[in-house]
Amino acid sequence: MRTTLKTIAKATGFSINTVSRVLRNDTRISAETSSIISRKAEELGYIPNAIASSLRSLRTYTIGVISADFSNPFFSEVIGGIEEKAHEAGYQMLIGNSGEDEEKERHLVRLFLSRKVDGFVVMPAYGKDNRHFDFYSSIPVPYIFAGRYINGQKSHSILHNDEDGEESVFDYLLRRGHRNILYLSGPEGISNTHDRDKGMQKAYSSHSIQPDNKYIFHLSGNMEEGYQKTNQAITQNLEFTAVVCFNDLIAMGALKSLAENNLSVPGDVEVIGYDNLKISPFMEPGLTTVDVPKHKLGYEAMDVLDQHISNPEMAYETNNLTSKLLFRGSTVDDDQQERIRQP
Amino acid sequence: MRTTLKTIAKATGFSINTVSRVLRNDTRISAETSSIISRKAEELGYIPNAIASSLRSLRTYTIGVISADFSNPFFSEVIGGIEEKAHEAGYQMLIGNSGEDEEKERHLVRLFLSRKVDGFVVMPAYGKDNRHFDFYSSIPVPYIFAGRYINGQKSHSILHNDEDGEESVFDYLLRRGHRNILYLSGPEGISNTHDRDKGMQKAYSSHSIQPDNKYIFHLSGNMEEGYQKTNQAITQNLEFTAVVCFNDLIAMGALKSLAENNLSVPGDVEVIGYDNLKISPFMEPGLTTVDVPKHKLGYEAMDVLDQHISNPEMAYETNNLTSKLLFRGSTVDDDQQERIRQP
DNA sequence: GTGAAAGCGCTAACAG
DNA sequence: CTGTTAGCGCTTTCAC
Repeated sequence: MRTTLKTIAKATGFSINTVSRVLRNDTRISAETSSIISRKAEELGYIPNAIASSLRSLRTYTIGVISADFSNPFFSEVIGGIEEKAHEAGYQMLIGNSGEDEEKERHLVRLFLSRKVDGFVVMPAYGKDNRHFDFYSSIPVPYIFAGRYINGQKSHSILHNDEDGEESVFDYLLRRGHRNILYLSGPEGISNTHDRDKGMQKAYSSHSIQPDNKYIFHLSGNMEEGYQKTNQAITQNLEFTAVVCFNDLIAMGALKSLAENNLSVPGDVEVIGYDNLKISPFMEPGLTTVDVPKHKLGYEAMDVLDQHISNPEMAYETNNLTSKLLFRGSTVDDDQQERIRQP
Repeated sequence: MRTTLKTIAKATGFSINTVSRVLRNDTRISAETSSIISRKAEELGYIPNAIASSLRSLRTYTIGVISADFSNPFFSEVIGGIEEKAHEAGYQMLIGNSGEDEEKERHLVRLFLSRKVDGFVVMPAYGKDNRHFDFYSSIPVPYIFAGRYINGQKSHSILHNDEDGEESVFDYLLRRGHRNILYLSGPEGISNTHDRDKGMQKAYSSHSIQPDNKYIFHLSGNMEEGYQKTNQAITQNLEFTAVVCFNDLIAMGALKSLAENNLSVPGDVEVIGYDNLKISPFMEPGLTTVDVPKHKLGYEAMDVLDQHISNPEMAYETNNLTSKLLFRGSTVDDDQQERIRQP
C-alpha cells in the first residue's frame, strides 16, 4: 500500500489537513507537531502526489517545450537554457518535437494543454498555413516563442537581431571587395530567413549594389545541403569568392565541399556561418560566424514565461538579444574588425 | 468558465458518465448519442483534463527521461529515438538533465515519481557514490538505462558492445603496425570507459603487446579536452602515430590540434573516434569512427520500457545492439576492411 | 494551532 | 445502452 497523507495522519493521530500543512511548510503549525509529522513522513518514505495536488490547486509547475527540430544543435543549446531557468524556478519540462510541422506543433500544444501545463516555450515550426496566429491567440496559458516569431505575435518572441547580424556579414564581405557571394540562405516561411535576407539586401543597398539572384539559394538548413549546393555551384562554374551560410551546419557542409574541390579557405573563398555552435571553432579552418546567445535565448524565454505565469495581466513585449559577428580562420584577417580567436 | 464533462452533460442531457464514455470511445454507446455528445464537445471546445483522468486511472502516459548531458549531441540523438517511439506509443516525455551528477539524477527521479510517471528512460550519470543500485532497486515503476549500465543493474540496460567496438579499433591499428597509439579515453566510473578500455587491453593482448600507460589519458569527453591533450602530447614530444578517442567530440579537438601542428591526417597520424555523430563525416578529413546506433538505442529503450509498463511481471534482460567500425578519411585505406565513404 | 467538510474533473464498479 | 455512486489524493474554506 502506497503511503499518502492519510497514512501519515493515521500513524500520527493528526488530521490529513495538518499533515498536508506541515509538508507544505505552511505557517501556524507548532514546531513539535511539525517534527513528529516530518519524521513519520520520512520513515514511511512518503512521496507526494503532484497529480492530486495539481488537480486541486490548478497549478502543475510544468511547462510545455516544443522544439522545431531535436537533431539541430542550435535548438539543443536553447533547450539547455530553458532547462536551467526552469530548474531554478521549480518547473518541470514536458517536451515535444514538431519536426518543423505546424500541425504537429499545434497537436502537441493541445496535448500539453490537456496536461494542464502552466505555459509554453516554443520554437515554432515554419510554414504557410497561417493558422498559427489564430491558434495561439486562443490558448488559455502564457506562451513565448524563442528565436523566431510568427506574424502578429511578435511581442511573444525573444529574438536576436537577425537583420543586423546578416547585414554585418555582408557588409564585411562587400567592404573587402567581394562581388560574387554565394548565399546559402534558410528555409522560406521562417522569420529568421526573412529578416536575414532583409539584412543582406540592406548591406547591398548601402554599397549601391544589386544582389544577383543566381547566387542566392534557400535551403532547409542541414550539412548535407550545404555540401551539395556548394558542390553544385562549383560544378556549374558559378564563380564565387565567398560563401555566406544561413547556419553553421550549412557552413560545415560548404567547408567540406570546398576542401574536396581543392579551394582554400580563406585564400580562395571566405566562408561565414551563423549561430556559433559549439563545434564551430573546431572546424578546419575555424568558422567565422554570427554569435547568437543560444543558451541565454532559452534562459530568457523561460524567465519571461515565468513572469507571465505569475502575473497573467503583464503585457507582452518583444525582446531582442544582441548577436555579433565573430572572426575566425575562415575569413581573412581584417584589422578594422574586432577579432576573437577561438580556440 | 472552463468546459468539463459536466458542462457537456448538462448541455446534452446525458450523464457525466455517458459523456466520459463517448469521449473515450468506450463500447456500448449508441451511434446517435455518441454523435450528439461529440458534436457538443467540439462546439464547446472541450479539452480533456488529463490530470483528473490520471488521478483516477493511475496512468499518466508520461515517462521521465533523464539525460546525463543536454549539450552532448550523442544524447540528443538518443533522445530523438526515445521521442519517436514515445510519440508512437502515446507517451509524453518529462525531461531532465543531470549534468553527470548522480545526486541530481536521483533528485529528478524523485520529482518525476511525484508526478507519477509510468516509467523512466535514463542515461545514468557516472560516479562513485555507489548509491544508484539501492536507489533504483527501490523505485516503484519500470526503468531502462540507455547506452550505459550500472553495477548490479545491467539487465536494465540497452547497450552497444563497447568492448568489441574498441577492440576492433585497436586491432585495426595494431595490425597496421602502429605501436605508439595515443589513447584519449573517457571518464572513469562509467561503464563505457570501463568496457572500451577492456577492449583495448584485449586487442593488445591478442597482439602480445603490453600497452604503455603514458599514452593513455582519461578525459571527460569534450572537444576542448581533445584539443588540449593532443597539443600537450605534441608539446611534450610524446611520439605517436595514431590517436584513438573515446568519442567524436574529443576526436574533433584532436583533429584541430593536429592541423595546427602541421601533422597530416592520416599521413602522419591516423585518428579514430567513437559514436559516429552527424557531424563526423563532415570533419576534415572525414572521421573514421565506431558507428553506434544512437537513434535506435533510444527507440529500443522506449520500446522495452513500454513493454515493462504494460506487463510489470516481465523479466529484465540486457539488450546489446551492434556497433561497427566505419572507415573514412582520417585513416589510411585498408582493403581488408569494409569501407563506407561518407559523404 | 488544528480539524471537518467540500470538491478539483475524472473513471471504475455496479445497477438496471 | 445509460445512470448512480463512490472516490483517486490533495488543497481550500471555514470553523473553533
